Amino acid sequence: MEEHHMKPDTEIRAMLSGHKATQGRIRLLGILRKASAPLTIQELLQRLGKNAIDKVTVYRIVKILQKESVIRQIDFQHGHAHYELAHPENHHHHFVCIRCGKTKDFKNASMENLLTKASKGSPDFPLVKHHSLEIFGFCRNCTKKHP
Amino acid sequence: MEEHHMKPDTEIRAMLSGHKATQGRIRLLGILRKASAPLTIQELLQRLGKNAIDKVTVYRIVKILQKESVIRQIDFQHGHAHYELAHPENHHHHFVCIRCGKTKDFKNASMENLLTKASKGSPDFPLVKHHSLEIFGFCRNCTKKHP
DNA sequence: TTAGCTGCAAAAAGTTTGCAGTTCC
DNA sequence: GGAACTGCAAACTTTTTGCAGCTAA
Repeated sequence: MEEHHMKPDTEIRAMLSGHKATQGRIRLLGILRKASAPLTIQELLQRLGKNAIDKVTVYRIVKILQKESVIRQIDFQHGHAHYELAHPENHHHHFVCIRCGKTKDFKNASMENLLTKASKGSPDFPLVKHHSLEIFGFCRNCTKKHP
Repeated sequence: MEEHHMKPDTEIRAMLSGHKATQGRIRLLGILRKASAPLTIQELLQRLGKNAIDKVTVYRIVKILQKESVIRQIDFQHGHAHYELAHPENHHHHFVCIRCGKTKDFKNASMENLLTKASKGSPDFPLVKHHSLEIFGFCRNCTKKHP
């Protein structure tokens, strides 16, 4: 009886598509999988436990996973990148509070349809890989406090 | 006969909404106005002419203009921010080539409608200020060269 | 065994801060 | 005149690079 439903080894290996399945990479993928919001490099390091993996290695793993389309980079305009698993079946976007930084997932079927169409590309950009959509504003708390 | 159609002084002052209309700010706004694509801080500095305005001042001007919603920040996932004038009447998004970095404006009326609706906000995010939408892929050139 | 991965040190790139002097209104 | 703005120096944060040693396949 496995308490933490772990992805089977083969699944992890598939995500790494040819790259070596090292301890660090497996743990990092596990952390992203459990995360409820996109994480920064710093947050990944914290969750990995200090001294567990070097910062540089995390940057390198993240770059590989991004190129393999396993994770996607997200910009909350906070001055550093965030990363989340790129589940195609659970694609979503984000609200971002300009004041307090809080974020929230955001899903919209019609939007998804349009973006899928846009994914067919245009004459100048025939091959679309992914997209990013963030909505910026004030969350409920910050709206109350703000004139 | 004015060759370069300059915004009248009053219009520039309006854009600065209360902040002082210094030479640097006026020139920076002029440059953004003429730009055909979102510019980085470095590109702004180049176009301003070396030694004309200090890098730090450009950062500060950009921050003010962004807060006043005169310009908007755009992330091409190139490791640094880009900025463009925020014309509400000419709102658009961008294609970004993952390989060569080329970008292209992208407009879609239906998308605009949906995003306008999303701008009404949600219970958790009642006040929406702006949004960002970028589509990443390969441009025609890079599609040809790439397997 | 060995190609690929990692850690460490160092550097590069991007952005922010403090303060003294200057400029716009 | 005075609040707002700017330049310069310095610091800070984020990300990249080089290289020697380690590890998964």
